[in-house]
Amino acid sequence: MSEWLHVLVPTPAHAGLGPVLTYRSKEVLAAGTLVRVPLGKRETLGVVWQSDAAEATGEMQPDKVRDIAGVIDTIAPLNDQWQQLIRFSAQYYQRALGEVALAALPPQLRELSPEQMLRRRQRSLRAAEKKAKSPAQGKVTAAPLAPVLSSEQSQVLGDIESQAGPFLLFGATGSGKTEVYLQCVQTLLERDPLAQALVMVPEINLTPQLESRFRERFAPLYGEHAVVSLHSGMTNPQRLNAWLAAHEGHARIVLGTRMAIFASMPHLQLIVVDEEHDPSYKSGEGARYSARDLALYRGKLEDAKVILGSATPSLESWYQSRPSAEGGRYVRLHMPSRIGSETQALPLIRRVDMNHQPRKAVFSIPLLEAIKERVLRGEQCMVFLNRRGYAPVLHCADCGWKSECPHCSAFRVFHKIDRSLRCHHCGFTERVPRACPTCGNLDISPIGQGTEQIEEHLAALLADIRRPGTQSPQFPEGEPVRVARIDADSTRLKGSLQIQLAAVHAGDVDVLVGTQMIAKGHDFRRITLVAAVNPDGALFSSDFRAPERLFSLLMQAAGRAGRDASLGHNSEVWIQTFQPAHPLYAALKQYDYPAFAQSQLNDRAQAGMPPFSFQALVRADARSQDTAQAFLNAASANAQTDMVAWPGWEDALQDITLYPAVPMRIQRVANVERAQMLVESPSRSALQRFLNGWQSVLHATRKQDECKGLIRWAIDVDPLAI
DNA sequence: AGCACGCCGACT
DNA sequence: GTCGGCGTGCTC
Repeated sequence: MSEWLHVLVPTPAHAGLGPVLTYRSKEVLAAGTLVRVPLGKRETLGVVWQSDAAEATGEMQPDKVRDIAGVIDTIAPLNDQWQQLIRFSAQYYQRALGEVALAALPPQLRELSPEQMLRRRQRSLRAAEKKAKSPAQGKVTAAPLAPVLSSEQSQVLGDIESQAGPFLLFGATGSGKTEVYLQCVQTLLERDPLAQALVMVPEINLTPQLESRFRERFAPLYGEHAVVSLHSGMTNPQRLNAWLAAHEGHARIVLGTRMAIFASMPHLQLIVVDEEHDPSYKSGEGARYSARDLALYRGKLEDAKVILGSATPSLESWYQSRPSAEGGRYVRLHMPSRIGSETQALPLIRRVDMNHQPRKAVFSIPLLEAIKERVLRGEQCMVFLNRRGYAPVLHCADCGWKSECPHCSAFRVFHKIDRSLRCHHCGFTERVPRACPTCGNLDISPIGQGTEQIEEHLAALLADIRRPGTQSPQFPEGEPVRVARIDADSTRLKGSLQIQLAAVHAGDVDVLVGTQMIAKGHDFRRITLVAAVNPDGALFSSDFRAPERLFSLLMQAAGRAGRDASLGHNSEVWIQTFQPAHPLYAALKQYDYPAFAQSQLNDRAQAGMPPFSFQALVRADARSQDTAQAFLNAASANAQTDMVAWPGWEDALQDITLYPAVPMRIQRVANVERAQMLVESPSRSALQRFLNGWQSVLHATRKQDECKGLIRWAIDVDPLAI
């Protein structure tokens, strides 16, 4: 007596293999059951699948069907909603079902045999029992006092309670969005003893503080194990444990980065996407999913409420939250005021016209004076520059040599700290040459500034300043000013970001220099001046989303200033710019996101860009740029010759625009040539239908002679950068 | 994607 | 003579 079973295995959508494989089993197994199956010479984890019509496999010759190797019966089958989320993700982002399903599971699950799994489960069960017996660990101490809500917060909570959503919580930095999330979760958990909530943040760096706030609030009520995190910084065993806790329903709250959207949560009733505009929610490889967009889909699927929160929403979400009479599908909730400061103005935004400053000045005279003044008063300043290293290029004035990377079409960045030239794209690093490598000239000089240089420069400019006495005994009155730098280089070691942040909080730092890392989320109470040294770059970028990102980044940076009400009354944000009259800065000065968004939306509508059209990008990597482009152009031509002939496809092709292949902005990385092709449509479903059919054409195109040398290709649906 | 097989260059 | 480069092919 043997049963036929459809199983997903971790294989990409390559030739030969169907989306679902067939195996034999002694017993019928429910869809969603985890199994071990033989695949070629190896054994792998698989998920039993209920194939729908599109996934149905053709007839198998019985002699080719192998037996499954085992059933992981210590883990309950993944539920229907999880399966449907996987099905949707694979379909929407044009990847193989098995690849998406297995990538959505904790990596350690793939490595453990059923026996190892059983032993593990027994061990953790015993540990849990022991914990339950010890009285000190017992739960339900006094409920922590939730802070008194502002009227805006109460209003918003009422709206979320009484309406179905999805919601776009448009709240200024410091307006208390996190407290709204906390109370939504609290209301939910109190009302339903099984309910689970998923709360997502864009970056790992932001999980510790969110976790501590949630833990502080909920661990006394529901126990330590009720709150778990899920992000790529965790070890594999930690991830497995957190995943299992969510899957079994013990974890009532899951906090995590984008990967958490795939967590198995049988009683999911609320999904929060904090800083929903953040590009980190879009995955850059494998299935290039948007965790924010999947959150909305999953919310509908599970009948869970979805809250997207941001002070500067993505234009997509902003557009979706227009009045429902105009077709908006999200409920827009507005919290304009900073907490505890209804009477207090937001930091004053000042633009410095760099056209009227000395030619090569990095710091304008008034900004430097303002920084000195703040430091002398014992206040902290933050200087923001989105470029790490000492200088982006090294240059020989004699022969024109520049520090190009031999493997990439990019310059290597000069890092003075270890006297290296580093390629930020492929990692290639060399010691800085003493003399120009082509002409021997000793006078090679850096061009442009990075955070290292700003740090050094500022320390020199402030060398004559002595700081006033502070509470910190380590740094008494009369000490030199302390300038610190936080960026990806200074925080390479695990835990060093937290250490450096603590130093800032403790008041051991007077001026903090950093990249966007310091603009996001961290709550620096004593910073009263924030300066963006050179933000103009994004104004001239060819990327149509660059202004949106710049506005958001500067708004977030501004949010770092004046969070302490006692100091906040005279905080300032300084923008050094050669374009002081640019509408982006004008809107920023007024903190007028709606006006900025409206003007951007007008531009986008005019140009037929998202959210008024839908896009996908096909990227190709090859030995030569010609091959990469030839593949893309051939695939495009094949679509227009072959697919039109398919019955019922003329209409679908009508709405599709295929642009010519172009080299990517950084054309060559690690000796691989890269090209891309934009596909656009006014209709999301037409684009979907086209990509679906095109998939087989792309596979076939690869086999053509002119595509020899192609390394790989991939589709990116709803790309963030073009 | 893995993992094998298979056919051509520099080394113990 | 082997070790090892990655091109091609297969996996229910």
